[in-house]
Order: sequence, then structure tokens, then C-alpha cells
Amino acid sequence: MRDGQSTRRRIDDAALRLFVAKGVTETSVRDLAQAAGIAEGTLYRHYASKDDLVADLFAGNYAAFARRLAGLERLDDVVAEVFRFHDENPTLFRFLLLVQHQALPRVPDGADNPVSVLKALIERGIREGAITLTDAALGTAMVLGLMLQPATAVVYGRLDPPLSRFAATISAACWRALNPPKDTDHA
Amino acid sequence: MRDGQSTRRRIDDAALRLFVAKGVTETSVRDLAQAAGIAEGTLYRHYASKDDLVADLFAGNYAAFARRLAGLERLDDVVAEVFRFHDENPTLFRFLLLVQHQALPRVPDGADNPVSVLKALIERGIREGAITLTDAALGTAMVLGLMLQPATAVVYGRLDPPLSRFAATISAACWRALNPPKDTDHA
Amino acid sequence: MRDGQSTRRRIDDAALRLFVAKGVTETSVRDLAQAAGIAEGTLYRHYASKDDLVADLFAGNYAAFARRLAGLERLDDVVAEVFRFHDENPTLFRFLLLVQHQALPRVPDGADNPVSVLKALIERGIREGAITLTDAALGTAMVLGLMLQPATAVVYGRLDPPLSRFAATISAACWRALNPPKDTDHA
Amino acid sequence: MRDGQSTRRRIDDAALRLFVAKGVTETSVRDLAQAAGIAEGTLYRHYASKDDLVADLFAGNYAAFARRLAGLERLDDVVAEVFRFHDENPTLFRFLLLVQHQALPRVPDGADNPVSVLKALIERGIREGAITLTDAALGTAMVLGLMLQPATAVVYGRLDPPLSRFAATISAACWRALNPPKDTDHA
DNA sequence: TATGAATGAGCCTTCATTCAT
DNA sequence: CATGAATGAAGGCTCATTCAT
Repeated sequence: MRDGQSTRRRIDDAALRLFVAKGVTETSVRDLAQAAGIAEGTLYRHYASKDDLVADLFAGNYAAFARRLAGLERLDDVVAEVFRFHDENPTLFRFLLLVQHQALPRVPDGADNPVSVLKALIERGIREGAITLTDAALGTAMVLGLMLQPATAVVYGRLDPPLSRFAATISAACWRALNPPKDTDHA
Repeated sequence: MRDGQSTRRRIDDAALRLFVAKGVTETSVRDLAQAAGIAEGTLYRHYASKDDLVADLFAGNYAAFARRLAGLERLDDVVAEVFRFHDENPTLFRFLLLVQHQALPRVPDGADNPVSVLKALIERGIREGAITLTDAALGTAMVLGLMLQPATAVVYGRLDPPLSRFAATISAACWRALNPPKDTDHA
Repeated sequence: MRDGQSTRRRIDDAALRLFVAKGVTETSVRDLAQAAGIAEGTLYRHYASKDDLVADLFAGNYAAFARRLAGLERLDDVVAEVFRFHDENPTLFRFLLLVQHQALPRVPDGADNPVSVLKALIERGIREGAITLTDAALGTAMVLGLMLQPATAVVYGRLDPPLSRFAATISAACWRALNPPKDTDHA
Repeated sequence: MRDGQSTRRRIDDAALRLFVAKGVTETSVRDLAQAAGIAEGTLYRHYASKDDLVADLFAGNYAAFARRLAGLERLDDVVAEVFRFHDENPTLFRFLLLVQHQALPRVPDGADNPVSVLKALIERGIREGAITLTDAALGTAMVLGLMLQPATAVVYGRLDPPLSRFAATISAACWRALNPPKDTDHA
């Protein structure tokens, strides 16, 4: 370690930054080593391969994010927490978005998957009658869209940060998306 | 030309398919040539470079998509049209999603940009009093999310196609997202 | 044929120009076709291959040049004729210089080889006692150098054209190079 | 490193040899790697590109050659030194000849340019009255020709090595070329 | 642990040449 | 004769990974 930061940490930080800025495939091990201030070979003392680095980086942070959401009882709190997470570290948020979308092995459903956590909450809402929409998968997709697309707009500069200031508006939109006027719900 | 299909067309079809399946960077010119049933060099009689192929493929279809939306007057029609476009050619839809997100040069606003078309429609709604939400950029992001995330869910098998069957539900959700209860709208 | 110029001629002119400007290997058949205003395939109606074009172009002009020198009786006339040839068509002159130097198959000695013609003249001078230097090969090299290096200087802009104005000075230098003071001639 | 020779050195030696034997463009990186006993990628640890290798090889040796000539006071010494340089490493000599002629960026005048060093010497001779020819550029070209064309003859087997044995004869020829009979000097 | 030179497979692209029209 | 799309071998170069130090 050096400068009060472990080599591992330096690699992770550089990786996150470069992956978001240039894309995973477009970032070479040489780029990573240079940005982290280490030798190329050193990376392999910490990760078995570049793919491994990507997978570890994703899995760890994705699960940590899921755990942040896991305890929450209300949809409003989920939206607020997601936005807070984004505002704390937009780069990490963007990395999760990016890599999830891309050619990576699908993460299985479960407690480590933020999407699963959200879906479970919605399913409970439906079961308990608090949500009238009957299709939980559709509801999850809509709520996801209401959160992620504004986040993307912030990333691309089409909306000014912090994202948190939209929490109330978007919470309301989520709520109403999940509780459509009777005759609009599809069979 | 051969087999009643122009070489150009064969390249475009193969490219769309492979780019979506494996990613743009992950698809080699070798892959493309093989899938299109042509020699590697032949690709360069039709496109100046691989990048050019990607850019042309994107620009052409993105603009065509924008034009499909350009004439529509109502948000419901936009949602229906977007979903119809998706159901007609999910691969093309996914390609546009994928490449837009990636490291490509940002497409300027205007009539050739579907997002701009949507935003203009929302702005008109706000101006005319049909929409009470005051932030058009936020509204655009929410509507986009309500359409794209369910589309993504279909692509990933978390929702069964066709996407069109959700049109009514999602239109309603869009509408209500754009017309929040008074006290939820942020300043 | 077109524009009063045969296709063959158009190819030859373009080839000479491009070969001199960019080098033979660096000039592609595509370049040639474009510069000559013909299709790529058309070149092969006139030459069996690109190598053939180069060889024909060289052999024809090299031999023609040799024939221009063949009848001359005096060294002064050779110098004057070489310089006149250069000034008439510097590009052609430069092409012969360039290609001779390069990886082309060596041209055999004989009447079609300007160097052989020059050497024969010098050998006759030695035989007849007009030249005191005994090594004809060395004499040929020196005379060649006295002509070609000033020509090269003109090509590179280190000397102002026309080359012909140096004819007298260089003729004199050639003559004195071939007739060294007694004790300087090597054994 | 391996076999008591640095990788860099192995590359340089192989490059010099192949460039002279087949030409620069005609020598592929594959050829170079094979001849040097290294992997293709290894070349790029030492040079940024093939062009870079050529340029470095030329610039370094050209300048070193110029420095060998820089201190000399007499034209005889220059001729002797040039010929000694040739006889020590004909391949290197030929490489400098070849590449200088070719499409490389022109080397600026100055202390690192052997031609400039020669020209400066001749200019001094003219200034000091030791040389009667008034055109220094022409004189430089002639002296260059008297040295280089015999060297070329040796390379092509038209003259037997070593070149040094012609030093006296050629020095005399240079001297007389620079001091023409009065009425032959051009205006 | 850390290093960085070496590797060789694979990438994008160019090229001379062919051939159906 | 002329065309130009198609070819596929070869070119220069990059890359993730290994290993002796």
C-alpha cells in the first residue's frame, strides 16, 4: 500500500472511473495500470483476470446496493434511497447501470439483486391490497423506468443534479403508475 | 448481389443481429463477414470502417424512428407507436437503445431525434395547459422510463411480449406522471 | 481512348507521376485508376500486373534513354544530353533513378543500359589514350556521381533548375576526374 | 535480454539488414520479428510503430555519422572518413543512403546532417580562397556524387571493396572539381 | 507482493487481382 | 474493351496474460 490507500482500492477506483468513462471493453489493462499507478502485472495479484475485476466490482457493489434497499418498507423510501445512492456516487451508479445492461452474466434473482428487492416490495403491496395493478413484473419495470431514466438524464446533463430533488414527484408518479384507474388495467 | 438480397442489406442485417447479441466492440469484422456471408474486404466496399457502419446504422434508423413519431399529436399515440415499433423489430429497437447509451457521439436535438420529438410534444402540452408538471425535461425522462424499462423487461424475458398489450396501462401511467397531484410538484 | 489520349497513355502518365511522388509500393492500383480516370479492372487490360506496369515503364524509358546516349562520341555530349533529358522531363528522370535504385531486377549490361553505354565510352577513351585513369568502373562511377548528384540536388530544391546550365562545369569536372595527376592514380 | 544481446539491439540489427536487403516498405513487422527472434508485439515495447523504428534508426545513425565528420578540417580527411565508415559497416551506409532518398521527412540542415557539414566545409574553402568554384551547392553535389556513386558501385558489385583504396583518386577528383579551369566556371 | 518485458492471438484495414456484366 | 463489386491474404498494431526477477 502507499499514500494511505491500498493497491486494491486504487485499482477499484481507477477501474470504476475508466469503465464508466470509456466502457469496459474499451478500457485496457494498460489503461487501468496507468490510472492506478501500478504495473500491469500487479493487477493480476489482486484479480485473476480483467473479467474477474469487472465481475467482482459489479457483484460487490450491486449486492451492497441491494442490501441498502432490503430493509425498506415503503416505496417512497426506496425511491429516496436510490436517489441518495446516485447522488453520493454517480460514477458507481452509472457503472452498475452500464454493466448490468451489457454482456455480463445475468445476476440471479434474490436478496442481492436490487431489482428483486423492488419487485418483492411491489408483490407484497399487491398481496396486501395497497397496489391495485396486478402485474408485478410490469409494475417493477415501470417504477424502474421512473427512477432510472431521470438518473440517466442527470448523467447526460439533460437534467440538473442532485437527483434527490425529484424524489417526491417521482414517488408520486410511481405510486399512481402502480394504481391505475380501474379500466386501464390490462387483463 | 446474390440470393435476391443486396450485399449491403446482408451486412446491415448481420450487423444488427450481432451487435445486439454480443455488443458492438465484441463483434469483430470477421464475425460480421461470416454472418453476412461475404469476405472481410467486401465490407469496406460498403462502409469506410466498422465505426462508420455502426454510425450509419444508428443514424439512419434513429432518424427513421423519429420521423415515425414526428407527426403524432397525442401522447397515447406516441406510446402505441413506440411499442408497435418495438414489436415489429425488437432487434432494431434494442440496437438503438444499446448504441445510444454507449460511447457514440451524442445525436443533436432536433426532428431526427425521437427524444426531442417526445420532449417537444410534452412542452406543447405544458404550454397549452394539458400537462400540469412544469419541468419538461423531467417529464420526458419519466415518460421515457415508463416506455423503455418495460421494453427492456421484454427483451430480457422478465415480461412476455408483445409489448403493445401494455400500451393502455403505460399510457395512463405516463399521463398521471405528467399530471401530479398539486402539492407533489416540486418548485 | 478518350479526350484525344489513349487509356494506355493515361495510365503511364499517372503511374509516373504517382510513383515519383509517393513511391512505387506506396501507390496502389486504386490510386492509379483514380488518377488515370479509369476503373481498377481496366488497368489489367493493359498490363498483366502492377509489377508488369512498373517493369514496362522502366524498361521502355531506360532503353530509350540509353539509345539517346548510344550514338554520342564525346563525354561532353553525354553530359549535355543527360542534363537535357532531365530538364525535359524531370519526373521521368527521377522515376528512372528511383526504380533503378530499388528492389527491381537488375537490368543487364548492354546497349539498352545507359550506364553500360557510358562505361563503354570511357573504356574506349582509356584504350585510345584520351583517358589516363585505368579503372573504367571507377571512372564510370565518378562521372555518374558528378551527373546524378547535382540532378538529385535540383530535384530536392538544393540547386535551381535548369540542370543544363551546369553542363560545362560538370563536363570539366568529369574530364579532370578521368585524368588525374599521375601520382594520384591508384595502383 | 537474452543471449548476451539486448532485445533492442537484436531488433536494430535485423531491421538494418532487412531494410537494406528488401526495402523498408517491403519488410513486414512479421519479417522483423522473425529475423530478430522476438514476438511481433515485442517490437512495440521498443518502438511506437514501424515508422518510428525507421525514423529512430535513421536519425540516430545519420547524426552519429555527421558528428564523425564534424571535426575534420580537410576535404581529403572527409573523403577518407566517409569511405572508412562505409567499409566498416556497408549495410548501415546503404541504409542511410536508401532511407534518405526515400519518402522520409527531410532532415533539417545543421550539425546533425552530414551533407550540411560537407557544405559548410566547402563554403569555408570558398571564403578562404582555397576553392575557386563559387557555387557551394553545386560543389557539394559534385563531391557527394564522387563519393556516393563509387560507394553504390561497390554495393552493387560493380567495384570491388574496400572503398578506401579509391580515397586518394577520389579526393583528387573532388579537389579538381572544386577548382575548375577559369573559363569553365559558370556565371 | 510488485514489476514490466515478452508473448502470440486477434483486431481493423488495405491491397492486387478476378470476373460477371 | 471497360467496369467495379467481391475476394482473401497480408499488413500494422493492440491486447490480456505470463513469468523471471
